[in-house]
Amino acid sequence: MNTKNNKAQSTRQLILSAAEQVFARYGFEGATTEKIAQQAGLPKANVHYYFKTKENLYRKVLELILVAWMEAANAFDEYAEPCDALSCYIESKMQFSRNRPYASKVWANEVLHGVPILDEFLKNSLRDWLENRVTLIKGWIAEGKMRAVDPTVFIYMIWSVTQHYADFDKQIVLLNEDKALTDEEYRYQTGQVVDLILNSVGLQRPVSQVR
Amino acid sequence: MNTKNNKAQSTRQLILSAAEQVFARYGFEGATTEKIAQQAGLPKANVHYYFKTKENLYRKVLELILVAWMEAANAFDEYAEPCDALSCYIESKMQFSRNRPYASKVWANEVLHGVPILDEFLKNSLRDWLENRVTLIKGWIAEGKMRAVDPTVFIYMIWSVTQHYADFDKQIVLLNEDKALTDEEYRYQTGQVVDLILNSVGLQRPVSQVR
DNA sequence: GTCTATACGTTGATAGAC
DNA sequence: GTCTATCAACGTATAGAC
Repeated sequence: MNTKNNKAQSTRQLILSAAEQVFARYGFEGATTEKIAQQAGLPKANVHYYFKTKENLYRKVLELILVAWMEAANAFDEYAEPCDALSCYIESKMQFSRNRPYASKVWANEVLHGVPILDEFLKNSLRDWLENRVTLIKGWIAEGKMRAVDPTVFIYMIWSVTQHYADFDKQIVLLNEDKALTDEEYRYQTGQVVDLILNSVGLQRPVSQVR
Repeated sequence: MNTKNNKAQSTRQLILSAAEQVFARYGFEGATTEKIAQQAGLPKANVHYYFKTKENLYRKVLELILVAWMEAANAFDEYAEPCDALSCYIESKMQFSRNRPYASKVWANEVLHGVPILDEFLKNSLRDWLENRVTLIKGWIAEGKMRAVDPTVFIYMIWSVTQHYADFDKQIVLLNEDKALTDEEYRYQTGQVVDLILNSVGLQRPVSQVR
């Protein structure tokens, strides 16, 4: 029974992973259970066997993405000083965009189309997360540790820039002479993003961390 | 014949406008000619009469969006000094996000799904536009008029933040206690965005323009 | 140019053999 | 649990009356 469960679990995982890619590439409507099955190397009946409906599968994919997104967001709280906390958070988000571009795109798609499925999540976890970080940033500003800016707008800037690297990756490649960014180039651009955002609130990266 | 043409033209326009909304809301695959027709208050056969195929209609919608996008981009060149040019450009992009949220979303969708239709545009107009602005910014840096940053990353930051206000508007509303941003709030956030981006390259808004 | 009716393909989902 | 065959619903596109 254990091995059976493992087999079943790994097939589920295979389908979820295939689904993430296909939903990212074609959107919810454009994705077909056939394409997802093909990507997973299975007949499409199996997809329905494991997840019943396409919408249910989509829901599960979104949930997993949100868990991963929240985990990456924890990087915000690893350091007490704004400079370190922000650097760490931005780098974490940039890594997420690099490692999980499909996840970011599925999420972008969902929001773009009006959050039809997951607004209750946004109304709870994400709203709370934002509220807490806003309070934290207001504290930093009150202590004179960073320039007085609107914390919400500031966080939107961090989100949008970092997610741009996943959601608009095709555009970035096309504007980069049709060449994908190398790891080296991505590290460099990550550094630039950190630098720009820190400076926007009057902070600077400790010299020791620049390279 | 003139009146006939006018009638036909206005019906075309009606369909194009309806299509922009529906493509933004449902994506290319999710949009149906039926929905578009309904939005325009016509039977769906008329949509095919005017545009033959759904893909052809989508192409026309995208082309119009790109024309509008490029027009908004001209704001970059209205002033010679970086501070004025950047303020003007950012405000222009923020206005575009406010006034044409559907346009921005259709574009985001297209890029998200890998630019299946319009990569030749990106390879030409947009690439040229970016290259010229990069050169311009490098000039400003060489003259010591702004901090030395990577111009491409800097422009990506401007694009992503400003477009975030259109593409993620539903998320912004949900995080704003479910209330749409008022004109006043939008003006304020626009000001914050300008302030953050200028500061990121060591510039400051002339006091006279702050309010 | 506008509309109704319809043909034809695709897709989500299930039945049922293995 | 896995696969093939199949159905019902839907969506693009067109034919043809007005």
